[in-house]
Amino acid sequence: MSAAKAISGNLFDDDPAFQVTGETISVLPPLPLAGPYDYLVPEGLNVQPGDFVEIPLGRQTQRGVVWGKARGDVDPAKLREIYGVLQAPPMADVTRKFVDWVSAYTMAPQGAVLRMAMSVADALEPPKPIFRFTLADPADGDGESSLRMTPPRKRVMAFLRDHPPMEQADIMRETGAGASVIKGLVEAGVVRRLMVTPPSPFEAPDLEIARPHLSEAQERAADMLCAKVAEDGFSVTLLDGVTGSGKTEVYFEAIRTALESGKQVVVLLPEIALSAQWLQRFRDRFGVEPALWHSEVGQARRRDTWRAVADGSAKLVVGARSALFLPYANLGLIVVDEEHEHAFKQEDGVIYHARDMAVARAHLGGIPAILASATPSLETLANVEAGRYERVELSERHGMAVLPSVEIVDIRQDKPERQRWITPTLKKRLAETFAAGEQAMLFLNRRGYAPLTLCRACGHRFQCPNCTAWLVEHRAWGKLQCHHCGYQAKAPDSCPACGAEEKLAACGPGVERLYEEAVETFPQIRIEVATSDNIAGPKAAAELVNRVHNHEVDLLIGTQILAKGYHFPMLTLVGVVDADLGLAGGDLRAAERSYQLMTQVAGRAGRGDRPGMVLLQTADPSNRVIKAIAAGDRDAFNEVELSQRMTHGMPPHGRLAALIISGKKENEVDEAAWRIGRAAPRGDGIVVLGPAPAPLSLLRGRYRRRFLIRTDKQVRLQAMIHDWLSKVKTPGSVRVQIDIDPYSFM
DNA sequence: TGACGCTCATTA
DNA sequence: AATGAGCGTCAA
Repeated sequence: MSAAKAISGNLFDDDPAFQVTGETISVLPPLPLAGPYDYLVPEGLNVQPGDFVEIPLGRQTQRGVVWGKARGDVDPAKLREIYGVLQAPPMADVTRKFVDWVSAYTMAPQGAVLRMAMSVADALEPPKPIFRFTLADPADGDGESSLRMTPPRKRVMAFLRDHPPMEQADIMRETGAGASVIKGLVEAGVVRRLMVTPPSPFEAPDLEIARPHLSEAQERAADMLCAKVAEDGFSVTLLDGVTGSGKTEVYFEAIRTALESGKQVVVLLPEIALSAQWLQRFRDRFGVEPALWHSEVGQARRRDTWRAVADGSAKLVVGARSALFLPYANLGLIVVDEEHEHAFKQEDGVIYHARDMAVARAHLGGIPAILASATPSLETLANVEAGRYERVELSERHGMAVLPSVEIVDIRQDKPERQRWITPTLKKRLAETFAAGEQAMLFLNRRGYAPLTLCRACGHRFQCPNCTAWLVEHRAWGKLQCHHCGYQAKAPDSCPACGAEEKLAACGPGVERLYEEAVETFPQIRIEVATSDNIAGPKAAAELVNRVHNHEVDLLIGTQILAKGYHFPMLTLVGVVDADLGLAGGDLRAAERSYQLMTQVAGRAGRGDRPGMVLLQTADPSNRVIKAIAAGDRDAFNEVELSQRMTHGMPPHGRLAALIISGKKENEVDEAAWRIGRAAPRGDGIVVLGPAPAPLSLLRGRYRRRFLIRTDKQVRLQAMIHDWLSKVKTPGSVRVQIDIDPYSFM
């Protein structure tokens, strides 16, 4: 039985309330339409909810999903007939409910959400048949005798005699014969062409591989997670384990349990592109490649993957946040690794947080979700406290590894030289580390050479023409670049404002500049820089990881891409060059983010049998974030942070939303923002702040104003915003974006 | 006068 | 998202 059949056989049997009678139905196209449109079903066509159909829309042909019964809110004379049903597994009931839920929650049009589930343009084309070739039955005739047997023909025939039916490309490769040789044999009738249905490109995971050796704590955690999966209902479990405690191996066991019952599993990872090590561990455990889903996956592969997910043959999907919206045939478990990561927040188009949507998806599907992190988000911890999520803890590092010791370096006491950023203490530790034949990492979350360039003659600062931001010097390419819109300009020799030459000064450090300093300080040391500029894809990341693993690098300098879950046994020293960076800015989550980032970076140290050390360079040693990291006291940090948020009614105690009003003409944006502000709702438990110029008031050439809406938990936030905005008419040139649960305050 | 660019409404 | 109508501008 094909997987597609399995779906249509059981999916709608439990939905007797809805019957399509061949009259009218509603269809949702993957366009930013508020809801589905009604269509007529032509006589004799059988259409089920979830079917992919082709429909006329305006003067174009569109594809959409049968959403349900007709809405009946349109003049029957306008109704048009659907063209037909596409040959693809229908979209599961849960997936459609999920699209509806996400649309209601994020306030994005239903069709815009559906678009994420139909993101592959040609996945709905009927699968291209593939052909294989085999020897014709000799009884069919005596073609062979009249055929002129050339050497290539002989080779092909001999090859086919010894092998099962083969594809043309394989035959050509194995025999060296050209396509025309095979074609000639087919025409002569001695070789037959067979049409076969393409096999799924994804192998079934190997469940016979023995469970790897787990520590006692890991065993206990794994058993608990497996029990949750076996229970087979909605649940959310936080897998809360310190860096290096082996969380991955633990949730692999839960995945195995889900696979055993024939269900599909999706693992969401931030920045999948950089997780070559993770994939290797995965391969070791399950013996196959998972279906990967992220922006770098090519067109053909995307198509195959989408179909394999939809027909249920791809059992294991590993991807970035968008993988959550694939049309799973039979999803049984969702794992969100590094659940605290802000990369799970999609910031444009449909604005959503993949971790939260994952929990909603699990709820709708009645399946378990696992959230894993060494530094769980406050939201998740609050859900644990409230009893909504369960928690499984791993408080020890796996094997011999112990958590690194953390030391604070006060840069006001322990001053680096002028225009230098490495303090004498850090320098000394680095030298000791290299002398011991160990590796070190310097963390500085700033790309480029210097974050600001100014003219010492006139004070001119280089600003982005499209954004309210300084241009960052990238000396490696001789360019100034805006990190918000990508604007680039050639680095000038003289000041464009006053014409002074050789007066341009780099202010502050970026990783390039830190590299320069490190090379001068340790000329004999092999140093490598890792930022998103030079580690672009999975390949580059894998190569770098290999070089570090093989100890071809002594010192690694980089930005937050180093905070990911890499495992370098010989890395024993981590220097956080500017621990204060990211603490300023007044952002709701600045402290939390800094705490998480630094804890993760610190977690890179001492993962083997050698103890690790972390140095935090700061100008503010009494800061509570710095102190909490130094003390390794996560509970204390969270307690302070939670109580602060409580007193301000901030999440997770209250709810937050943002409106971003943007447009190309500043006066239009101001006018629209003012009108929206006038209509702002008032009431118990509702606070509306704004309109304020967004911190980046000019971004990508658009002027921006923002409102921040803070409400009590019980306020129906979406309904309130909907009412509010429906009262105000804004011109089409001004865009109003709604960000429920905002993370970025730019 | 037609070509072009822009905004805005419509698509069932 | 794609399309077309409506409107204003501009150079010939």
